Amino acid sequence: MPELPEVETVRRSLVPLLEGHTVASIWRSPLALRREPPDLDLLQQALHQQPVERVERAGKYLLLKTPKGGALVHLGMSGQLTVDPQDAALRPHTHLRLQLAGGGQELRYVDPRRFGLFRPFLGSVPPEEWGALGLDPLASTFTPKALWDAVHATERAVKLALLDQGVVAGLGNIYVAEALFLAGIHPARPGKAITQAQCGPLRDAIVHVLEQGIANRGTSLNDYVDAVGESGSNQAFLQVYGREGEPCRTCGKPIRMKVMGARSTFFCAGCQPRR
DNA sequence: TAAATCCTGTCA
DNA sequence: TGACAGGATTTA
Repeated sequence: MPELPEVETVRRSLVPLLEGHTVASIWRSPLALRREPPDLDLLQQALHQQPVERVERAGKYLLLKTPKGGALVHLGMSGQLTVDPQDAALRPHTHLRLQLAGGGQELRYVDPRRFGLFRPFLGSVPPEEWGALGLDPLASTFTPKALWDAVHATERAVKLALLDQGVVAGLGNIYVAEALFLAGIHPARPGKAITQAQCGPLRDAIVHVLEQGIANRGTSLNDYVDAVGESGSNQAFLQVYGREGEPCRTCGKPIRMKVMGARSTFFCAGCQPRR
């Protein structure tokens, strides 16, 4: 499940392979991704014979920029963006191939569950999803006060608020569980009940788990790999996610699991008291 | 604000 | 064989 650290790892591994390289030809599968297949005309206009100038990231989105426009990419649940030799065997669920001029390589988008997005656009303004994101947790503007303002404004459980990309951009089910554990906050605690004093540790915990995830090149529980097919190692550092019934590494009590918002929510009742 | 929806690989 | 995984959007 690609969250901010996985997307950032993909971005960093894509940069040397894509930036400065020109898209020589484009193939697209007719299958729909999140809603529709990528628009073929728009793909051609925005990317064909265009050099990729920049690979950027905001939250869990990637932006491939060309002089004419570019493409907004989201990996959904099972998306993989890799650069492979053009003659390498095609894997099932390959939805997009962008051949690069010279070097015999191509960018491939593979996504079995098709929850992802590859949306070409023209001009300098990316699609609206790019601008609708909340706080950037790795920016200097991510202060305890800014976090408190965003979280305190909702009656939703703090876990669900933090999963909202319009509140904090980039957290998913794994890293939100890890951050709340590290901050000692129960995931079901209402956002409006989070105190200003808790937002310092919570801010630090979010930054820590994301930076650790990046340092470990992502969490590979199932099928996550970077742009050259390498798995990450952050799964070995998880304290609560996926550890139901196993002892908490801090207090020894069994890690518990509760379904919140139709998602598995892992926490330690000892380290994360309800109030 | 909460539930339903999209999708396929994996596992009991 | 059926439940489950869940990010983001859509619907109630």
